[in-house]
Amino acid sequence: MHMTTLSNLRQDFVLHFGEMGSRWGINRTVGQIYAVLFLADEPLCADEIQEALGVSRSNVSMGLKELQAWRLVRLSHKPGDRRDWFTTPDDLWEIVRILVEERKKREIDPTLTKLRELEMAKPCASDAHAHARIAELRELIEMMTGFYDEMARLETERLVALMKMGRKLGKIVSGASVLSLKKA
Amino acid sequence: MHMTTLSNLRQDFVLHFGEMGSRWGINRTVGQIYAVLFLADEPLCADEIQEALGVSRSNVSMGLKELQAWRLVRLSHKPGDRRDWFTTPDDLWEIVRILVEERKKREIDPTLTKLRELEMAKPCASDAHAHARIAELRELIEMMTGFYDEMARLETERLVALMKMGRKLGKIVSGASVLSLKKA
DNA sequence: CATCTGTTTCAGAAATTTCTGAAACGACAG
DNA sequence: CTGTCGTTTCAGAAATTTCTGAAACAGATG
Repeated sequence: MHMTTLSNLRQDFVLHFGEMGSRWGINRTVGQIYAVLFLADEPLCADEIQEALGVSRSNVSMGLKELQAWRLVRLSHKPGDRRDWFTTPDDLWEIVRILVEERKKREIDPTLTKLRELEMAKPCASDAHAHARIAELRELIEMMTGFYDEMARLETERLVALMKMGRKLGKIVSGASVLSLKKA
Repeated sequence: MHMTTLSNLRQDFVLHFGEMGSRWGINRTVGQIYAVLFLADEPLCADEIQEALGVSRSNVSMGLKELQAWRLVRLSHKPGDRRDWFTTPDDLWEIVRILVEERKKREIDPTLTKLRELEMAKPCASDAHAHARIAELRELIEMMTGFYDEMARLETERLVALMKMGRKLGKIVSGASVLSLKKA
């Protein structure tokens, strides 16, 4: 590990993202690559990332590929330069949206599909409880993903407004529906 | 792998949870143990789980320990029986709350702490952009965890009401605050 | 078409995580 | 105290994941 080009601040940040990587379902190098790009003032090319992290060129290449699969880094070019230049989106909310969506796709959707499939099968008598439990779980997940879909619809400004509502959130659903609030 | 005691339905479910385990940040066996318990009609002891999954006794023990650390399984006893009997909470919403809280603890909180720490350090001139980016990220995470805290406060019934609001969600924040809605 | 610059692939090496059987441990009963 | 029944720990084995260097590839240029 060289990291000759990184300031202490950046280095510390990058190392942290590397460590957290495994908890986040990506590996250390991928986490570090993302961190470097996240802090970068301007687009970086693969060689600069390699230099900053001191890992092999192919490792950088694979990491970038994975980050592109996650849609977490973008690719651009400079005139008269064949290299790929990488950036993370400037807008943090966009990053959050992508992250949640991708995680949903990988961690939730396959299970939802499987649960629906299992519910189709006619349960043998002894499976009554299991069958009910699966149905219950499917309903819960559907409710939560439905809620997510609604939130994802909102423009960022409204999403922020919603999130900043704080204690008012409880008020809204304090009766049974928002309608009762309207009348009050 | 024997799984002699599991019906096809359960087996299929268990296998799926095993495969998803790695994406969820737990390992295959832990995922399978959880799945077996989730579907079980009544508490199971470690031996029954071992029998159902065909893995080693110690592996079951470690898996159960990890699930207990996640607070995803509970322990009970029967009179005149020394064995530990395990269950998952009946209430799925409780499971969701625990899951989100534990994931926040493991995946978010350490980073929030680190970001705050990094912000303390006086940035050298060249770190202006990085410093700003870190601050921006910290603010975003604080807003989201604040929102989460507010949601977590709600009793389940109200949480469900909120999640079922569907398109109304957009309406609430369509002006600037809920107050404008109240007056309407 | 040979060369130069850059990216990607891939098979094996290295590192990490997971799993196992054996032994240690603990609590209780006789 | 000793034997039984159960859980836990742990060091090494097995499996999986990650990483590397070398080779293949791609496309522009002279």
